[in-house]
Amino acid sequence: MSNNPPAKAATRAAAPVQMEHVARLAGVSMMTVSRAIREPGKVATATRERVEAAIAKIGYVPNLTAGSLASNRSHIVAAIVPTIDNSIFAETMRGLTETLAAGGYQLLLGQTGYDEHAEEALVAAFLGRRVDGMVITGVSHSALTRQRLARAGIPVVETWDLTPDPIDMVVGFSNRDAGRAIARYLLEKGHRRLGFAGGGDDRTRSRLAGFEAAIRRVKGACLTRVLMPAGTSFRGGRTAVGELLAQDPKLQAIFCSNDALAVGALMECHRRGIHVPDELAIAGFADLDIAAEVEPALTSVQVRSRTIGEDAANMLLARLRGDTITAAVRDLGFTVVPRASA
Amino acid sequence: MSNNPPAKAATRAAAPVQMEHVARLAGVSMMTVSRAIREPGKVATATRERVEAAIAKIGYVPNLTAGSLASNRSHIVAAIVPTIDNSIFAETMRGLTETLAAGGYQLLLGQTGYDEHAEEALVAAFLGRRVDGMVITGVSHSALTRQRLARAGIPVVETWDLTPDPIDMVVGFSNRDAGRAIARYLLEKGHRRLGFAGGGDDRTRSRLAGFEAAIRRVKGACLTRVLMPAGTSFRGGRTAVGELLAQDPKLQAIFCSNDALAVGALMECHRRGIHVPDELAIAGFADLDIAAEVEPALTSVQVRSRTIGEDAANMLLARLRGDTITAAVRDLGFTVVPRASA
DNA sequence: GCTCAAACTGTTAGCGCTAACATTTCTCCG
DNA sequence: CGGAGAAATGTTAGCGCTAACAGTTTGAGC
Repeated sequence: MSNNPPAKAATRAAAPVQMEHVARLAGVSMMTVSRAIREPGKVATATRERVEAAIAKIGYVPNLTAGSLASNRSHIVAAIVPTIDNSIFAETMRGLTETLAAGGYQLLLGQTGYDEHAEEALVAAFLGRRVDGMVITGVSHSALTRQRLARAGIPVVETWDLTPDPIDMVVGFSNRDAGRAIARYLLEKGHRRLGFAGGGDDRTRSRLAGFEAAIRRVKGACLTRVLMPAGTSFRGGRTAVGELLAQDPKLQAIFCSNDALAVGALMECHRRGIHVPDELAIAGFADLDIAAEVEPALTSVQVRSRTIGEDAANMLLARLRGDTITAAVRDLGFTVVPRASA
Repeated sequence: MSNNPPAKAATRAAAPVQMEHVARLAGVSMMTVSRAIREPGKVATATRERVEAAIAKIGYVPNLTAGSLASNRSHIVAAIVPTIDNSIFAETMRGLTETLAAGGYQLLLGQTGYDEHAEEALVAAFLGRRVDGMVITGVSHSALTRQRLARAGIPVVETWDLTPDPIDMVVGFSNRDAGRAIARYLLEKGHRRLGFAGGGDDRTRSRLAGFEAAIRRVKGACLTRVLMPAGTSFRGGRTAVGELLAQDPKLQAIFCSNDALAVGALMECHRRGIHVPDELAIAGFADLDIAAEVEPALTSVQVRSRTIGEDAANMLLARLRGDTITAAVRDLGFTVVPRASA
């Protein structure tokens, strides 16, 4: 199964092709070539066609780096997410990418792995590239990161949470309210001995805070928690069930801070012969594709993941066009989706 | 749940800070500042400290765009994947990102959505940014894409498949052999009426070709296929079970071209009361996290997803350092992982 | 035909940084 | 202590493109 012939050298590039060559071939100035590429409407049709023919003939690829330097516009927007493993953010990134692309911008994606230092380093690197805008997950960042972003003079959108005091703009929903809502849902179903499983990231903590707050208001209700490293997935859900039941064998319902954990929990119950939802109810968060497809289907909190990305892109684009009408805080809300599991 | 105050203007950037200001403050030339940043070893300790102090004091962030233009090195590598929704590629991207970062390079990620035109556009855009290298999924690309990449004069790594004739380099495994291997596995278990479900992308077709080839060599074995749009996920797996059983009610085993489909298929069987593996065996592909966690655990074909990314990065880095020793074709193989589902 | 504005095209002067080479300042040892 | 070579720093000349403005052509209206 192995086969490793020696490398051939990459075919060397032909002599570099520059705008000047196109200009010469088309019999126009460089400026006209530049315009024909970026603002075709401002060039006479005949001229434009000559330029296009010349470009095609010699295979010219504009050097966007040089263009960025000259125009002070990179046409790049950077996004920072904890991880793309997590389908949670994948939809947001898709909405972001597509909306930005339609506006002529490209996305530069960075992953922090839920590490604040990595986030700091990414912000610095992106600012160095002179990105035109930045999208960042969450509203909790180091002081340095906040300061750098605020001073960069570019539009910044925080996502997946809310704050009255964004660095610049924010689009998301209240994780605290979402936690509260799912607690109320479970309490209304009559459950009193509740469990929580989630990673240690900031948004999970907010959900837990809301979850806990709602439970405290109900007499006789109690909460058992399991916190695990941020970014934990299916396997974490399985171990969480064990730990929660060890702490409270009479547990009636579990809220998992994301659907991957919830699916893991579901599978563990299946393995242990615990019936869901009769013996133990399970609710997830984010309403991923998989939530509706598992058996029993997973009760979850739907958040408008894709819309977060689209709106973030539109807020940025509006700012980049010079509009100032955009609302700085955009609350997209959430919906508890009742299914069979809780 | 809504709350939309008007936007405040982004805090305007202070007067732009350039290298010249740092140089003046530190009492050295710009060149020394440049060196202090990029090659600290080549600057006297005392000087370096003065420069660093000046940088910190005025909050200088080097303009990497200008640096790229001057040095003709962007320190960016671009990667093109069909989608990041799919955890299949997420691990590869993680390996790639981390290995590149260690080598001082940053990753620019593009998604094609399994669309060849999108791929073409991305390649053009990335070449325009003068990326230093490119990683691309699969070995099947439009003639234009191949030509552009070959002419770009940068190292290129194709991934997730093999070919004796890469554009430049390739790291992956034989999808055909993998299809063949899983067919043999199922045949050895005594199954004769086999089904295949998969999306319409190129690598899936290779797996199917291998799967089919192995089946044809066994007397009495037969194959039923369902092809769906590329990128189909859990839900697709569920519908596939229905379609396959409609075509062959006596089906004994199904090979799904990825684990998401297989999990969907598993859930559908659960729903229909079909026992897995006794009544119907199910095998997946890629051995995602979830494969080991579902009940019954999923038999799958493990591919070294993360290693693909790491090796691609290392091949690029070697080339970028000027080494020519790297093998152009790197076969990482695969392993059939037997679990409870088949 | 002439005028004047609109439409188009060209010229000049950098964008902020680094490669390449030039110069100055150490360092070490006979 | 002088001189050669190494180490440190500086100078010059762009990288490839676009903003801003200057010039030229075109054509509508009279």
